[in-house]
Amino acid sequence: MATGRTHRPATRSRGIPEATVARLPLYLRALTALSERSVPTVSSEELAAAAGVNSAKLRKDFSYLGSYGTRGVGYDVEYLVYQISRELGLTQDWPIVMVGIGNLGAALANYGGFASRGFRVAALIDADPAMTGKSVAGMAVQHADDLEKIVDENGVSIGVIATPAGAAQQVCDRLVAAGVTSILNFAPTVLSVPDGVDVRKVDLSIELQILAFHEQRKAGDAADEGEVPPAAGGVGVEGPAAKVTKAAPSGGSDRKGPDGDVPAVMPA
Amino acid sequence: MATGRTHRPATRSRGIPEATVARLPLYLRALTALSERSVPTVSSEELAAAAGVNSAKLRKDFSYLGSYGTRGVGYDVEYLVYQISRELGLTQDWPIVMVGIGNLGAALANYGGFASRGFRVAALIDADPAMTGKSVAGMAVQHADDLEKIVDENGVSIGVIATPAGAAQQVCDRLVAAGVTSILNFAPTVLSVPDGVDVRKVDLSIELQILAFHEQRKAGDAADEGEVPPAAGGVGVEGPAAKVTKAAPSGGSDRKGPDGDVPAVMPA
DNA sequence: CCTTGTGAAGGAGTTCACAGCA
DNA sequence: TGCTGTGAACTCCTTCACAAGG
Repeated sequence: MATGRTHRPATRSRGIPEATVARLPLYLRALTALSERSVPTVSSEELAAAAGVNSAKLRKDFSYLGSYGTRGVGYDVEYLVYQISRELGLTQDWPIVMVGIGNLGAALANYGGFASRGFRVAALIDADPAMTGKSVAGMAVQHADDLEKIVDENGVSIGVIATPAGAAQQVCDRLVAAGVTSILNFAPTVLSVPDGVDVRKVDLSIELQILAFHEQRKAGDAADEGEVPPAAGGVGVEGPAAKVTKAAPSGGSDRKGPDGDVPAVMPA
Repeated sequence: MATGRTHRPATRSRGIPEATVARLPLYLRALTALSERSVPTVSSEELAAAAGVNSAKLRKDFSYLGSYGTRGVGYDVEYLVYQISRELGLTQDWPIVMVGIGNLGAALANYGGFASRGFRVAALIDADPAMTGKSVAGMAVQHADDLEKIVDENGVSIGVIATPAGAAQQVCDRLVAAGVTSILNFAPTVLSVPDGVDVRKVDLSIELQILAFHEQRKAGDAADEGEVPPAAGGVGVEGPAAKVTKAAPSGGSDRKGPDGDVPAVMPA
């Protein structure tokens, strides 16, 4: 997950597990592709493959939405597209504001994936006066001074922060004060928000670090020994096959101290 | 999660849970900030607050790495920075290639968060001949024809895909064939890779859709009854009955039927 | 005392496997 | 017959609460 959660301590809300919600967009994308190819129905097996999950999980996910399938047949593509869209709230218009129009912000503004899902970029905001008035993705960048007014006039409830880390919390506070209740944060910093506000984060460097962790392990395994033949583990798409990743050499319980490692960067 | 998991279902590796690995970069960032302020030690409570998690979770996470703290005192900041860096494999150099230098790819190339964590952009690759030779983030963009050579000569094991969805799988296949074993995918598509290759994905539109889901719920709650001031009814907090959508209390299985919902903002 | 480290309890999410229905 | 929908088992993660130890 490149993303972060935030709210929902104890609520049950309506019962759809968070993990399921996170997969609905995936199903929707796969279904949309099928719809464009005019495929009328699809089985859980096929759809699961297209979405990169396993079929039992998919069926369980759909069961939280209701019984939208037909036994012996599968799911009606168009119907499911509609139901999932509705569940996700994509049948309505979501005006969003984007704050911080640097490299990343501009790239996001140009990203086409928004509009196609009911999201409409209502305004681009930047604190740099030099940016004000410039056209990015066909829109004039507005100055941060007008943030509150922009949020209010456009009825914005979702904000995207793509500012430098140092400015993120302040921007966040202003967005929240202006009425925004959902924030997508690209700045590499932890945002604190009051209850009732959702924050999700996307952090590129965190994703790479997680990959590096596994990459390092692979390298270590390979070097460590030649063992560990096919076991059970797969990568992305299904695959009951094997993954390598090695098992801990020791069962050692005394983990204290570095494992005889190079102290290298130890503090002064 | 904006991200996707991928491998390791059954392996125990060295025992560090995936959820913990995903948080290590967060701790590292917080620790780095403390280190820059020359703070010598930190308690689990303080560090947890800075990282946005709760302290019990943080202590449990650290317990998987070893006993690096001192009871009654806390953790030595510099020492922890080093241990986590080592655990994540950041004490070594990771050359990465970025494929697809469009708006997003260029923004990523300019992103400073990579270098600071041991990641080095070894090459920028694009399939468009018009891009070849152009300078982006101080590097000359190379043509996709040379992908294999580039990966091989630079010993690249991590690739970043920022191409359009249609080209992603093909690029992915070539990267993998060339020896890349970890991929960070920004293209809105599911990649299939052989066992042993890790894929993580970042999808902007998915993140927004998840926010929209919760946003929609909030709106429904508020409308349902007389608001909900900044009390305890907000978002995650309890919400007695779920007004929206059916809930089929009894073991009843007849959830069928489309929306038993409030039409609310339904489009035409 | 104060804070870590951790067994144990509690939840959440996933997978299994099969009953149920078209 | 074929595929959905789902109880139940299982695995993974989180939280609690307290013993251990500086």
